Amino acid sequence: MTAQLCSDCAVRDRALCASLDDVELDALNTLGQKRRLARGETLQWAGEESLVCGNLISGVLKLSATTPDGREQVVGLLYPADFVGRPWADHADFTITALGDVELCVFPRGPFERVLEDHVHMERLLLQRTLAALDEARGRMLTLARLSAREKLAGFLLDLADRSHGCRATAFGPVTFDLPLTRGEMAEVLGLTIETVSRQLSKLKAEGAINLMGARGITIRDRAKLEAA
Amino acid sequence: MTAQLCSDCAVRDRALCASLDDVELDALNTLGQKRRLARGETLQWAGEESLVCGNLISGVLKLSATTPDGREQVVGLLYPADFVGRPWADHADFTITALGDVELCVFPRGPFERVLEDHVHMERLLLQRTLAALDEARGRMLTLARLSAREKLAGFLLDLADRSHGCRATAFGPVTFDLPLTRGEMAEVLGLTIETVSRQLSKLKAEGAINLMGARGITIRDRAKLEAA
DNA sequence: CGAGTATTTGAACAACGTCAATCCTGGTGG
DNA sequence: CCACCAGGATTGACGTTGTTCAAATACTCG
Repeated sequence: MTAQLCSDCAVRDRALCASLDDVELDALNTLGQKRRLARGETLQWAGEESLVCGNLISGVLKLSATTPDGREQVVGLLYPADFVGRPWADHADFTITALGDVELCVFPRGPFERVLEDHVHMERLLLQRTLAALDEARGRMLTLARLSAREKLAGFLLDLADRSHGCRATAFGPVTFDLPLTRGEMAEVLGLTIETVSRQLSKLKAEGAINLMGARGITIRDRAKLEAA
Repeated sequence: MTAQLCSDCAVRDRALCASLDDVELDALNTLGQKRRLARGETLQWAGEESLVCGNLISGVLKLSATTPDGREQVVGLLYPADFVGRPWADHADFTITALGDVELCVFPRGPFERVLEDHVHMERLLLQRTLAALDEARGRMLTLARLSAREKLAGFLLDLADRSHGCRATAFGPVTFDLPLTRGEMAEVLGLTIETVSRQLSKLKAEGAINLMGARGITIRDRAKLEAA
């Protein structure tokens, strides 16, 4: 397998590595390894030894927690350029699974920690991202605990719409894009069941707020109505 | 007001400052300021400009988020030696309120950020704490979204019991301590209502798992039964 | 002792989950 | 090209949990 060059990396200037110059990057390059996961494959199981850290290059990963009796909750979604892994913890608290096909760049955890320690700028970037992730997680606690199913779904759809590069006819007109998650996965993210997600989507469609095309396609028809919820 | 000496600080070696030697500490000393909050006072409102960072010295703080229409969720509790504030964000996302009387040591945010940047060891400590806080927040997402009221309460009580220095007759016997929160505050933390919290406590008492004495006193009578839930 | 607040308890209700049946839809192979 | 198949999605009926509204009771601090 040919070594990949960081300089060609799709997320070179958005991932943590943006804090490194080309020379430093070369050093990392020898440590890192490209890794691909197919839809549904898991990079790491909760409870397992935490072996790797890295950057997500393409695709979406979910981070999930489970109760002893099998109830599951997605506690985070990772998008391209996001940092993956948990430095300084020898056991992982969460399971990391690919939602679609995924490409990432991984480093053995120990050596990666040493790189962090040697590169203050990179460590600071990670701190800032972690603080932001913490804010986001806390915001999601409000969502999970206090919003109604309808509110959760409306907010989630708006979030996806903003993140997607869906096509739209006019600046404020309808946006169309593909959901990167199944109904079941949306349920896991929002703390609901498949049926509730499906019902709420149907209701939003009936009210004209959205349009559904096939299992994955969606159009935000009336953004204001979603925002109201 | 007499300047306080860090060397006398109750959390000198557990807070972030543990990473500093006495000389560095002197420098911080001139920046920092003791601050007291009475029960219910708030240090910072969500949306407000984020002015201070600091360390909690004594008491408990709650971090909470609210919906536009006033529903509230506690997204974090801070205990002595915990770090308070959000460096590198000019607006606070969460409201910080004292649950009991509180003592903390605060620094203006800007200068504090500079101290962080100049003290790699301290910055690393903050990163490690932030990563841990993120794990905890994510764990609480599972609790909020998937556990029943009974499970939430049982878990919360065990948590408090472990944290409290309550007195116990024998090593594995019953522990008695005072709840640092009202029923209403527990409800805010667990994503429930006051009534549900009260009902579940009554039920646990009826089952002999706990004992309630007055509004605040509690005894963990049957730890195993709580852990089972 | 007494006012004000926190807590407990009850009854009716709504939202969401569960169980079960049916419907799509996209992919496969004849 | 079309029929079929499997997994995901939808819909319906019903049960449960937790909320809401309301009232009574217990604490705590003057």
